[in-house]
Amino acid sequence: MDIVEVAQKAGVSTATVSRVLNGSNKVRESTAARVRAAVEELNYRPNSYARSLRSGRSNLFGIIVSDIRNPFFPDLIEHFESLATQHGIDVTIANTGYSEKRLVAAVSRLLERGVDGLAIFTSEVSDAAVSLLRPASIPIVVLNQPSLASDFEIVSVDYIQGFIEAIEHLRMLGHQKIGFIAGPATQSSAVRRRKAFLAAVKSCHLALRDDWIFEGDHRLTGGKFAAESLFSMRHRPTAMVCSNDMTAIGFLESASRLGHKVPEEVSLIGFDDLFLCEIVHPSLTTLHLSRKEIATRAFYCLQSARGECREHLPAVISPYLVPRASTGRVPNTKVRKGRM
Amino acid sequence: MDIVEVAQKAGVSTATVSRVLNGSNKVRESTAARVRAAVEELNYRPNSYARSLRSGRSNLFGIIVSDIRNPFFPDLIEHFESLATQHGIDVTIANTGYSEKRLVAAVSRLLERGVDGLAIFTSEVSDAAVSLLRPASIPIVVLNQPSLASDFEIVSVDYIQGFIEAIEHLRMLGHQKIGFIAGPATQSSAVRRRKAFLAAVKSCHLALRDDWIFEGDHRLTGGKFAAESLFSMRHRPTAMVCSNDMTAIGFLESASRLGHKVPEEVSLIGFDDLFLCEIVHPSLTTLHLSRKEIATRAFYCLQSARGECREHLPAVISPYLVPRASTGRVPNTKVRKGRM
DNA sequence: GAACAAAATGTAAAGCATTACATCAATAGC
DNA sequence: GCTATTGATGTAATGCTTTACATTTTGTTC
Repeated sequence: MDIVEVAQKAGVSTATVSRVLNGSNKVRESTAARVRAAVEELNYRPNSYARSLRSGRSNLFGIIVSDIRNPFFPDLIEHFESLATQHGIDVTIANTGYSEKRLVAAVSRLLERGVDGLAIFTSEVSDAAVSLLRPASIPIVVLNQPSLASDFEIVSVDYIQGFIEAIEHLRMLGHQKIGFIAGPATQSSAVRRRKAFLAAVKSCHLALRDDWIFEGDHRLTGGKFAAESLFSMRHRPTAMVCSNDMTAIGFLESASRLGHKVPEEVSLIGFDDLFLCEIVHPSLTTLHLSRKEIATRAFYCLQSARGECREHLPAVISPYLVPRASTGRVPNTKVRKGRM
Repeated sequence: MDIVEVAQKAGVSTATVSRVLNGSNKVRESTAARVRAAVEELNYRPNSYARSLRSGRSNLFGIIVSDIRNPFFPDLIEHFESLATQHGIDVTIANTGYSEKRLVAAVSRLLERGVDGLAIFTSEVSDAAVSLLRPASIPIVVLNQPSLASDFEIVSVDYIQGFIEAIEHLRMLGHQKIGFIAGPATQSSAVRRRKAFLAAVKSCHLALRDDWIFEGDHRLTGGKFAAESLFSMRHRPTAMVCSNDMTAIGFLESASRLGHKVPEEVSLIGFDDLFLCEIVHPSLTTLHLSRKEIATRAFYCLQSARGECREHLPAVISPYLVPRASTGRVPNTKVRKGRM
């Protein structure tokens, strides 16, 4: 059941069949109809390997993520896959588990597989990976690695802008003492968020004590530990901003276990806006980072680069604040009243 | 930079290069070393399309899921992908969003792409999909569709056993009046769970009132509505079993909003054991359904079928109870005491 | 060292669709 | 009615690797 059979059945040459199947306009409608009928009747499906071998195109995109269990990524994947499907493109996926070794392996595998485009959504792209990627002749888009802008397409998040919004929101509620729970220093996306927070603080002319910055791990645990430390301090911030939602949720849990109330005693803001934010108590005020937007920009970067219309638009995504129940007016403790 | 160049550089024929690359043992070690050196030096990567075209193998598995945003599926995907990677196989993914139209489209796309194996983890496999799948000459594994056992490999979950464990657990705590929140009747996996619950109730010789079965949707909303109905009833069950965790979490949220306490007033059991169970308050007692086990069985089904050693082992996964804080001793209300 | 078996390597066909180029038919212009 | 031009279709080369089969080399045995 190859193209030859179809051609015979339709009484045309294989070239014509191919043209019909690939939508070339250089074929008479009556002939095309005959070919389509033959295709239908024989239930012919072109061999995708032969097709790719000859045409040099696979219609397959690769997508690499740090951690598919982190609800952020399934969202990203879903939008990307859905868009790809609409354009007749399949998606193959690789998960690195934050391991740079696995990243390199994934890149190498996907390039060898011959994907037509590659989207890399990991917190870090190591040099080893870059040197594998650079010579590749396919479009590549990378999330949040501005330093690679000269080599690849970049989609990035304006963290500073996001944190500024968070800080303004807290200020409106009267907060002046704002702390931060960072992510792991080993993860470059976390480092980037931390720096952005500091920059935002600066641009808001806010005082920030060093001991109001807590080290977390972007998981529940980090938030839990931070809460324990915080509530054992004498001079506490009245509001905490977190590097991501998981951290904030861990904080929330620990706080409630320790008998402290959010937002009555301390306001809390997360980052990402996972669906979890609406499930937890109190629901979590957070910075919404649109996965749909990221996926869309990334996808079209690849598509347009494939279409050879390489425009180097820097794609910047702006997070925005979603106020929920975990932020409230600054607590007017007796002590402070007395001092005022 | 094709195989011919490598062959020339190594002073051998392309056949030998191919043999070295594919791990045939019929080649002298010294020759193999020379070939490997040439490959290294030229940084040669075999063209995967030519390879697949000729060998008829793609080393690509397809995986279809109902809803990648449901945390159950990323877990499944992660394990499957990790296993596949270990075996040098790539994975391409399709998400149906519970739509049978999209399922058919996905099956058709993946078959056309030429995957070497296909794992279908959707709540339902429609007839249209089956008729597409049946003539396919690749191994196919399907989750929880026992009726398709004659056509495909099946991995299934012993829901009845799971619910029996849940009921026994509740009985140990003194519960006799146990209700159920079902999933959507349109989703065959939900229907299966509901039937299994009824069977478990029967096998435990438990009385079950019709109005203790609530209709849900496998999302938060369903649980919320169920909670509202439940707490407005005069004769309530003292414990609720849910068709999945999301439902239970919705229930929890609504209950707490209405000022009712879990497990003091009503005990609650979920199903699946998503990581959310540990985040919510109170933490959710649930039936653990091992994604790792499902993924592993499914993967090896495909692998062994590829290796032509088709043994038709029915793979059955047993969920097991994970007791947490949402279940407790039956409330001894005054009314009941008086009546005793 | 001859004869034979086994191992290593080479030759060339096959796998299937795409596409540059060639050819043929039809329409248009004069 | 004849050439020029456009449109439709056919011919055959091409992409790159795998592998059945053929051939050569190596090793063993007597």
